[in-house]
Amino acid sequence: MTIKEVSEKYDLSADTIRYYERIGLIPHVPRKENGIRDFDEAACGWVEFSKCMRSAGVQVEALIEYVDLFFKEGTEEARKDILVEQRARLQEQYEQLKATMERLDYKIAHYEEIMGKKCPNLKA
Amino acid sequence: MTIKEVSEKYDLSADTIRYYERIGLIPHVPRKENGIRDFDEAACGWVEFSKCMRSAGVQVEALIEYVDLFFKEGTEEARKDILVEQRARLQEQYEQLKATMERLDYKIAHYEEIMGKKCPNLKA
DNA sequence: TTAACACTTAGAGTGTACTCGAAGTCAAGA
DNA sequence: TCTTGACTTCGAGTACACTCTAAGTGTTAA
Repeated sequence: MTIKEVSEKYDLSADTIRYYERIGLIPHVPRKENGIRDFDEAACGWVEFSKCMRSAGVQVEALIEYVDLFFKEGTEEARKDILVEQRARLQEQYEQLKATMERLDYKIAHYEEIMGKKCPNLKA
Repeated sequence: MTIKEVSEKYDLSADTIRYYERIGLIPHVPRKENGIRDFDEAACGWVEFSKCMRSAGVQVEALIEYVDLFFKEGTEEARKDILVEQRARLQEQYEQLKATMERLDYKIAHYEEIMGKKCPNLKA
């Protein structure tokens, strides 16, 4: 698969994918003889994984570290630790998000109430 | 209240609070005769609100717009629209977060499993 | 065979949200 | 009185994560 196809498949710009490879957020992508990237299943998997993690807010730095460890033996525990730490971060974000959404709901309900009073004919 | 007290109360740097006021993310804070900020209850409320929204990921731009409208009459609907849009954004983040957390859980469980096999004596 | 277009690298530029530095004012304690 | 330290403004600097540009190569369709 070309970078363009991968870019469309996962809705990530080709620039971003190249950037991810350059900084080590995804491992080196195989090339054709002419040097053009030719994504195999593994490479696609990494793109998909990085997209999922990044769109939830996992830091680039943590992913680079994880990918780096992934190709070294005996690093299972260190890899797990990274995942556990990131999971805890997401949990915090989750709580914060839930609380803020509730607060927004409350405020929205308030606006709906006062608008209902001011424009009772909107419903007529 | 001084900016330092407010900063400690809400765990936001004084720099950030001044920045928020400067860009209009919180309304103008009352001053003493010597020009020093003297936060009243309303000002504290705005700080708390902005902290809550920002830490959930609500954009600075949207909050500035909201605060701006807040002091103009007849903008209730526009204000509500901002809140509704931001609420939808948070909902999306929420879904993404949930999915990624589940994925991390799965990966973490996998590491725990292989580590259990490799080091069965850890439990002994 | 030549134009159009996708690809390559390396490095510079951008947007968002702070964060810091400089220069100055003011109040309280040694 | 002098120093310490918190405050002020305003503009510059930083961190993070892209995003774009330049210069060049390779492939395909007219």
